[in-house]
Amino acid sequence: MNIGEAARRSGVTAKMIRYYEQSGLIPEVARTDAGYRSYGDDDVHRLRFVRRARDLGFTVEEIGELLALWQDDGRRSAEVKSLALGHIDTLREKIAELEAMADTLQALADGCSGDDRPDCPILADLETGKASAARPGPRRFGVTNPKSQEH
Amino acid sequence: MNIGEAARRSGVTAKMIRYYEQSGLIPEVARTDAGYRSYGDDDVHRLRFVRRARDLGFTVEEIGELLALWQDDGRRSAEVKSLALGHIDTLREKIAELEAMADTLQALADGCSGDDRPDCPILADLETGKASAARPGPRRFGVTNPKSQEH
DNA sequence: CCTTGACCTTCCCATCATTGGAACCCTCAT
DNA sequence: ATGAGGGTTCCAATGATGGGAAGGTCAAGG
Repeated sequence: MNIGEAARRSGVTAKMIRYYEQSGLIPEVARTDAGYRSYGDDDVHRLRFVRRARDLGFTVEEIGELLALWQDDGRRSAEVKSLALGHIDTLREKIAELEAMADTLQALADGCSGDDRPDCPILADLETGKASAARPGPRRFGVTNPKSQEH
Repeated sequence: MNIGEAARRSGVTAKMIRYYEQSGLIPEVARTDAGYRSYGDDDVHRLRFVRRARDLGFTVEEIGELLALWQDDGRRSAEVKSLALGHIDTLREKIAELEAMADTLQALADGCSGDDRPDCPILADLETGKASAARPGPRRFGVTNPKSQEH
């Protein structure tokens, strides 16, 4: 099947399939005479695996490791588990940061009249930065693609 | 004062100050004959405001709005509050997504022996994608800079 | 006066996953 | 043979940030 069909069946856009191939996450597939990529059911299977892992917030790099383990019949489940646990830690850290931010803001908003007057504890806090919130970690956090839900 | 001093006093790196200036978040400041940017206490004050807002997870665009309100004496606190509440919603959505991911993974990891055997419910789930978790939103989420804490 | 080192300037590149578009080629049905 | 709807590659942008190169500037000390 062509890339479009594989995209439809796997829930990974054709664009991303090419990107994953290019970045070495998935192998290059055979081409037709015309140069079209040709996918089989196994490829779609792998793509669904990738998509699911992305939905769970794994980075592409981590997915690479998961794929390798997936295809290694002699794997130790401990390896998979530790990958998962590590990722859970990352997620929980992010959650804690965001919660700290949300809580701080909520407290400030609660103290804000929210009417026509200009006085506002939110701005007052931003001005002084006294109440301290999250001490942010690394820097960014990928959360997957919205489009991929239609199916 | 020069940009380095302003950076030290505000907790915003010189790099980011230039970036904020270039992207229109903060005004261009005066230059010395040599072309050095020259900052006053007010500028540092504004930078601290920006930094604090970033720590709370506001995007640069939102910070622009906050800054405008901050400097508008005739503002209605309702506007500030609604900006904050909107941001809180965004944060809570992100949190919910991440929690869904973490919970799903945790459940899978709990069912994984984590020993030398290859059987692993985590991989099994990724394979089929049956248990469904977060249906991710937009795409990414910025969480601020770690360096900015030293000081 | 000249050197040194710390600072400043601009410009370009990389990150991460993803989307968008341009310019072009291929295939099938009408 | 024409057009719609695939496919292909390549290039650019996103957001916030860091890294670095190449070069100008400043103050202090020999």
